[in-house]
Amino acid sequence: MTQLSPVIWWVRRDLRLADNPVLHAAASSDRPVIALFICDPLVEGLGAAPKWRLGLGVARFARCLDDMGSKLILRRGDALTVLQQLIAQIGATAVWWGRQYDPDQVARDKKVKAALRDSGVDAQSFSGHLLFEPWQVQTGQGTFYQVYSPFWRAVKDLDVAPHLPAPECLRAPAQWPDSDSLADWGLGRAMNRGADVVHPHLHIGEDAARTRLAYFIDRNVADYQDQREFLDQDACSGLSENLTYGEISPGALWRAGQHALDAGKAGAAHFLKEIVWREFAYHLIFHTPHIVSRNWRDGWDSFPWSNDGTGVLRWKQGRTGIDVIDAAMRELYVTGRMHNRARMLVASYLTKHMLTHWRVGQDWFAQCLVDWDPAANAMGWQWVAGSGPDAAPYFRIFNPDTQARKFDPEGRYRRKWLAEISASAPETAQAFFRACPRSWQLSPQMARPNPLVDLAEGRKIALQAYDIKNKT
DNA sequence: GGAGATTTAGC
DNA sequence: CTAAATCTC
Repeated sequence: MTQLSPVIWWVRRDLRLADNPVLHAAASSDRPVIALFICDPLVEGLGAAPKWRLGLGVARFARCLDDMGSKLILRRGDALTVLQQLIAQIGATAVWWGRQYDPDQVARDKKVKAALRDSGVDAQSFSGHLLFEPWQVQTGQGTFYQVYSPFWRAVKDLDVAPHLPAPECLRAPAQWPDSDSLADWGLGRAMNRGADVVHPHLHIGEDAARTRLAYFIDRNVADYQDQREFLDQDACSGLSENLTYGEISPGALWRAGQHALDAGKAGAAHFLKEIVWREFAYHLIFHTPHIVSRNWRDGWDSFPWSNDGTGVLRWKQGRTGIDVIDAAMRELYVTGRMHNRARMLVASYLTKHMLTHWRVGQDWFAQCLVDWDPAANAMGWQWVAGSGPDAAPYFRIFNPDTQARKFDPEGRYRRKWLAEISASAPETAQAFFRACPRSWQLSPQMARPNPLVDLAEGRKIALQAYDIKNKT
């Protein structure tokens, strides 16, 4: 019996076996499957923490494929060139992949798909990263949604594709093509001193993601709506890290949330809404790709941002002098993550009180977040800055003190991450000084700086800047 | 074109 | 109480 020609599964941000449409199609085809991960310029261009974390995810996923008698082939270079070389080498006739939606990846994938199809290769993209394809959700007028609530109402009762089981095995090719060594790629190089500190906080891989989801559904989802706002509580799912690399599917979260809701866990309703916020971010990045680089509302182009390099450095270091802001920036550096509400607070402080362009914050998050997601990061920063999607009629400015009183009433979050405010700082807070660049010359014994900006003054300045924008 | 609504607010 | 724009139907 002659063997069918192999399918190349181009693995990207879908490092999972279960509920993966492209893998399911490849496995069901009865053809040999060659899973390929390409370190292309877009991977090379990732920020330090997400690039390092991606490498750890790829390593873990390669072991999963090994365990089922298959392999993950690693190649480096321009994606189309790598694919064409491999196609020629093994006589593949198909290249299939899971779709991505940010402008850089869309542009690359369009070019790859057109070129491969021109040469007679069966090039196909599959869903799997989202619950709903961005072009399938439309307003009554046939346009895309620009406000979250109507988007939510439009999707909340839609059917989500049923779960796809992980294949038990994959047909191997007659001969495995050669592969790079992951270590040679040096994906963790830019992490420097941070890697050892951040590593214990990670949950890498499909099994870890599933375990974490089960824990969240069991322990936290029932009170999610009430508890998620508190900064020191472990009340959130923590699954953004796995979602962004595709180590778990959004469908798995959706079904678990629905099931919990059916079982009477009321907080699950809010969990479903948060999953749809991720969908909404992808809806926006697909329909308005400029959201990653320019003001989403062009009326904001006249906003008088300031350019204070010293202030920005102190924001990055967690030395603004505002405890809750500084604690959050330290949490980011030590864990590679930050509580959702804290993200809003530090973003509001940077863009409003410090009048710094949202892109500066977006770039720093893209360097530091192990759960960095192109759509969520862009939407989040523009939402807080005011230049993004939000129909609210006023210029929203968070007061960090008020917020800390509400959401960290006993100061536990601030003491957990800010060494300089405790006589004997906890290990979590001291870890920052082992992780941060030596060139910053920081120590836990240093005095707290005076606030960079007085809170009332900062608010006034931001409101004046808003007036200037509106008059221009 | 009009009515009704709009994630997390601050003073 | 403020201030009051934009979206969706």
